[in-house]
Amino acid sequence: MSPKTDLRRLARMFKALGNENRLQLFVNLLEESQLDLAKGRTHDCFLTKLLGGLDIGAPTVSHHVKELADAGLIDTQRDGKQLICSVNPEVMRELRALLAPGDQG
Amino acid sequence: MSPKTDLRRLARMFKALGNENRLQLFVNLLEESQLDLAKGRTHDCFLTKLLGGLDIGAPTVSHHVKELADAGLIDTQRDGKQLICSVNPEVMRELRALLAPGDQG
DNA sequence: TTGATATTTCGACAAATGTCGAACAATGCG
DNA sequence: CGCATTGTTCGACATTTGTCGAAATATCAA
Repeated sequence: MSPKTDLRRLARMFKALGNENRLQLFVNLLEESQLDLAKGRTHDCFLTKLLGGLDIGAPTVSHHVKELADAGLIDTQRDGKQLICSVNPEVMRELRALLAPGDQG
Repeated sequence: MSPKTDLRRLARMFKALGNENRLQLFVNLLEESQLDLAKGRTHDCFLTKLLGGLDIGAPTVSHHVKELADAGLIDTQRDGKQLICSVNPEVMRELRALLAPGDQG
C-alpha cells in the first residue's frame, strides 16, 4: 500500500467522521462497544439502538452507516430484521498511530 | 462545554482532515514537528516548506491552512514574509482521547 | 523605488454532500 | 395471509466544498 493510497484511505475515514450526525452515530457505537467489552460479551448494536438524539430520517441514517462502513470504520452484518454494527478495531489502531506518533504529549 | 458543542468541534476537526490535500498538509506538519522535537528546537514550518507533492495553487493552500486553523488543529503566526504553522498539541490530545478510549487495542 | 517572494482576498463555478419523501424489500409475528 | 419492524433504494434539491485565476497586500532586498 503506497503512502498515497494510505493518505486517501485516511482522508476518507476522517471525512466520514466529519459530519456531525455520522460522528454521533460512531461515538454511540464506540460507547456501546466499550460497554459490551466491559460486560465481556460481543456487542450487538443494531441500528435503531444507536440513534440517540439524532434527528434525521431513516434513509439518511442508512446512507450514513454505509458511508462509515465504506470508509472502513465500522463493520456491519445482517441478523434477521436488524443490522448489527461494530467498530473495526484494526482501523482504530491505524488512526491512533497517525495521531499519537511516539505517544508523546 | 456541552457534549453537543464538543461533538460539533470534533466533527469540524475531522472534516478539516477529511480532504486529501489538507490531510497531506497536516501530516507534513506533524512530521516536521517531530523532526524539530527530535532536534530539541521549536519548529519553524513556513508554508511553502509543507507543500511536498501537493499540486494545488497558492490560493487553495491558503484556504486550506485557514480551515485547519479554524478547526483548531494548527496554530499560525506571521514572521515577516512567512506564515509559521504548528500543530496544536492540546487538540491532538483531545483527538487521541476520543479514538483510544482506555488505550486498549 | 523597483522588483521579487510569500501569502491573501475576491468572485466564480463545477462537483460533492446531506437531507428528504415516496416507494420498495425483507423479516418475523399473530 | 395481513401487518408491523427494520432497513434500503431512488430521485430530487439546496447547500457546501475545492479549486481556480486575477488582483491585492505585505515584507524584504537591491
